[in-house]
Amino acid sequence: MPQTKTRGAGGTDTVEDIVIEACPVREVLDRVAGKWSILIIVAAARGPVRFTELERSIDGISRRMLTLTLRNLERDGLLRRTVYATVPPRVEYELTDIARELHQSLLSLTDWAERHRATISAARVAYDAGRLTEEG
Amino acid sequence: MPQTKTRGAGGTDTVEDIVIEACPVREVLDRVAGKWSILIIVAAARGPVRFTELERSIDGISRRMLTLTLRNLERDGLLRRTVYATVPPRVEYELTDIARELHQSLLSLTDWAERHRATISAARVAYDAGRLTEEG
DNA sequence: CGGTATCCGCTGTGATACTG
DNA sequence: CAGTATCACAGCGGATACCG
Repeated sequence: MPQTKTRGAGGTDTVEDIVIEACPVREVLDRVAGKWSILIIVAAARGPVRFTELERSIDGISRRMLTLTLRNLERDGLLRRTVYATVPPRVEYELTDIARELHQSLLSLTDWAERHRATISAARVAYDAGRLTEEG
Repeated sequence: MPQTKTRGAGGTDTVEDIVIEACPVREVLDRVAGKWSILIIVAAARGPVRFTELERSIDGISRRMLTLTLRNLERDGLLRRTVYATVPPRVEYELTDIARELHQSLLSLTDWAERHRATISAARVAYDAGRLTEEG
C-alpha cells in the first residue's frame, strides 16, 4: 500500500491526515477482504476445525480457495495449523489470540449490517429506480 | 452471494449455522471491500467534501475509480450527493447517518490493526522464513 | 469543476485432475 | 484426509482521452 504522503505538522487534522489515519483499516481489510477469509474466521471461532469440516461448512468454496485462504491467514498469524501424524492425516486449524480479538471487533460490524440491512436494500432499489425514470 | 443453505432447526449451533450467521458480515465487507470505499468514508467523516477535494486527498485514486466508488456508496445509501447549480459546478458528498455509524464500528477495527500491526508483520516474516529453510 | 468513455492488463477465482 | 498443479476466465482497477 503506497500511502507515502508525509503528515502535516501540528494543528488541526486535514482531510489528508485523516485519510492517512485510515491506513490501518485498509491493512485489516486487505487481510480479511478475500471472499472467504471472514467465513473461515467465523467458522473457526468456536474451536479447532478440520480441513474437510471447513470444506463442508462453507458453501461454495473450492478446495483451492480453501487452501489458499487458510495459508494466508496462517501466514498473517491469524490461524494456527496443527498436523497430527496419524493415518489418515488429521489437520486442525484454530484461531490465534489476535484473531479471536478480531472476531470480537467484527461483531460490531455484523451488528451494523443487521440493523441496516433493510435500509440499504431499500436505498439501492430507490437509487436504481431513480436512474431508470430519469433517463429511460 | 449464494448462501442458500437452510438453517438447522433449534438446538445448538452447528458450524454451518455459524457460517450462515456470518453473512451479514460479508454484506458489509462486500459493500466496503473495494480498494477505496473505506478511504472515502473516512475522508467524508468530518463533513461535506467536494469531488476534487477527495481526488487530491486520496493518494493514487483515479478519477474513474473515485466516481465509481462514490456512485456505489451513494447507491447503498452511505453517501448523500448534493449538486449546487453554480458555475463552476459544485458537488458535495457527505455521510448519511448509517454511514456515520459504520464509521464508528470501523474504529474498533482500526484499533485492532494498530495494536497488532507489528505482531502480524512478524508472523509474516517468520512464516516466509520457515517456508524458505524447509525447502530451499 | 466534475464527470464519461474506452481500452487493457492483472489478480482473484473456479473447474478439473492428480498426489502423499 | 488434506492437499497441489494447471488452465482458463471475469471483473476490478489503471491509463488515457474527451465532454457539459
